[in-house]
Amino acid sequence: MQNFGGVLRNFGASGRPLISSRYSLFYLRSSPPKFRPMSRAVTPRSKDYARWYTDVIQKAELADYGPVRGTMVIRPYGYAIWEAIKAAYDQRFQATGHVNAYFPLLIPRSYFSREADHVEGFAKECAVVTHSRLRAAADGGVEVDPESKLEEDLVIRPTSETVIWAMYKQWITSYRDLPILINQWANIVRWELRTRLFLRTSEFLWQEGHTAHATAEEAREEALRMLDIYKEVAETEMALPVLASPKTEAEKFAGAVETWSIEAMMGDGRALQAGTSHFLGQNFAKAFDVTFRNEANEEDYVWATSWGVSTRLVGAVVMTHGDDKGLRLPPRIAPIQTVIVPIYTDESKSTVLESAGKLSAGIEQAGVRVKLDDRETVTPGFKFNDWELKGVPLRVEVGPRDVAAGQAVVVRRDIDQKQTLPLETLPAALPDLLEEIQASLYRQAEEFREQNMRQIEDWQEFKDFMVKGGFAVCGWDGDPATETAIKEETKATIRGILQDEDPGGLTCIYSGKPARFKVVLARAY
RNA sequence: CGGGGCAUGGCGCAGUCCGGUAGCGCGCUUCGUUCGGGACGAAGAGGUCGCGAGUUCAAAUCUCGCUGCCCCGACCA
Repeated sequence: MQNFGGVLRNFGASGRPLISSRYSLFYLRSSPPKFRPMSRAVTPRSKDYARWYTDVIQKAELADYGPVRGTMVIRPYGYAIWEAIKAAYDQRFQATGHVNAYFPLLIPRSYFSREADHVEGFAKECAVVTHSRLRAAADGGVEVDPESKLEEDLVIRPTSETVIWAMYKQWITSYRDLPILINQWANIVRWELRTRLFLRTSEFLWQEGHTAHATAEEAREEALRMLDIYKEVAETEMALPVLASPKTEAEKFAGAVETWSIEAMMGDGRALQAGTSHFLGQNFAKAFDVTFRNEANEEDYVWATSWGVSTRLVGAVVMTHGDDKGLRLPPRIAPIQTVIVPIYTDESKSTVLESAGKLSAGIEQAGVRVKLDDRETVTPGFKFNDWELKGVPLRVEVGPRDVAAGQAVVVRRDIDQKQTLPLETLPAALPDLLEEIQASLYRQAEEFREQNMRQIEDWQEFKDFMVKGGFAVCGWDGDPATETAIKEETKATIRGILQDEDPGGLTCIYSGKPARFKVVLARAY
């Protein structure tokens, strides 16, 4: 079996602290049939999963639709989640020797003819700038000034390979210039027609790493190292169990020699590609004629990788952990980890607020991101629902009775469990509690995946399974025609290759021939 | 590109069949009472009914044209 550089090592093994398995039973529970005004509640997941997703994102104020079709506004709360994810990745990029840089948004059209392979994948969804001026129009608005037509059209980047490699050509002449380990945090535009907030929008934010190396081995190692980082951050920071595995020829990036991805299972059983890493071989170096002198004083093409994750990860968090009350955020990426809701009457107001204020300061001291919700215009009950919708991991309730007793009520969002803690020791208890929630969310997601992932060897069973949703582990004969046929008949695609040499005894799920690969199949977002 | 549907206050909708000058819920504003699971009362503000033309004494409502959006299919990945 081929060595995937430690990628498969982690397959199915969480390495996370276990917690009582009874918690997992709560994952699929439906919320109690309480009355809620329709305009405030989120559409139940079981009723309409797609609508539930949109409801949660809009009502939790993560994002809103932009004026141009397919664009989205990432609102402060949603952006804060992205910033937390971004920080987790950036820190690891830096720790592995990468540096950040920024390349231009606008790319000369001529750059795109240089390497047809990778352009092919994006050509049909590129926005192009053709003019540089507006002028007053008769109707009182403005119109494009035809006089300002550009000599060369400019393409708004759908990805930055072309500009970056054009620059690398200038920067690289010797093995002494290598490796180059550059990452860029940027926005890109792909003119999508069918869009969904965070998952697929015409413009989105991402990170693209582009590295150049002197040897194939070093580049390939780099691609796998970044894949490992993707997996590690997804699991430890976002509590998303992911499968890290190689892609098939049909599913890999057009310009790549090899592509790996991390795949997560959403709450409806569909797969979401949450990050990709590519070993590009010398394809880009050849397309852009980037050569260098190696230690033996020979001229050679540079070896390359690229890798990226995007704001799509925010959607993955929503669809993995959310429930009928709204979001459930893993503490490590939650903008607010604990919210304090004071409850008071006119007489008790000052004492309660004073107590809540002290508590807030104490919790902040303990290193927890805390917010005291002292809004006077809404009731405590409203606040409970509001913060549950927004997925805050812990809520602390402080009322007159609590203050009198020197205690407060702490409620976990992940399992809806209440406990009463003394005010003095409460702040110190929260960090551990938050870690427990982090682990609990991971466990719940992992158990859900285990329940909806299994080996299937019968075609009819496979078709039924795909309708229901889930990950199917199957044999595949390795024929691209088979892969296409499966897709056409079931909408399922091969998400990753688990084992790439004869997986003893397995037959191809479609053709019935002896299987050359063991793969994971699922419908994907 | 083909089929279907919808455009009415910030949001969600009724009213259109059978023309008579616009209403409901939520939200918003003010005041008061409330506050341990989405509070209540009272008083308010807010709409050229997608755009254009026609019929009529009178058009959200009927006729024609246009535009935009949504769903299904096709195409694409």
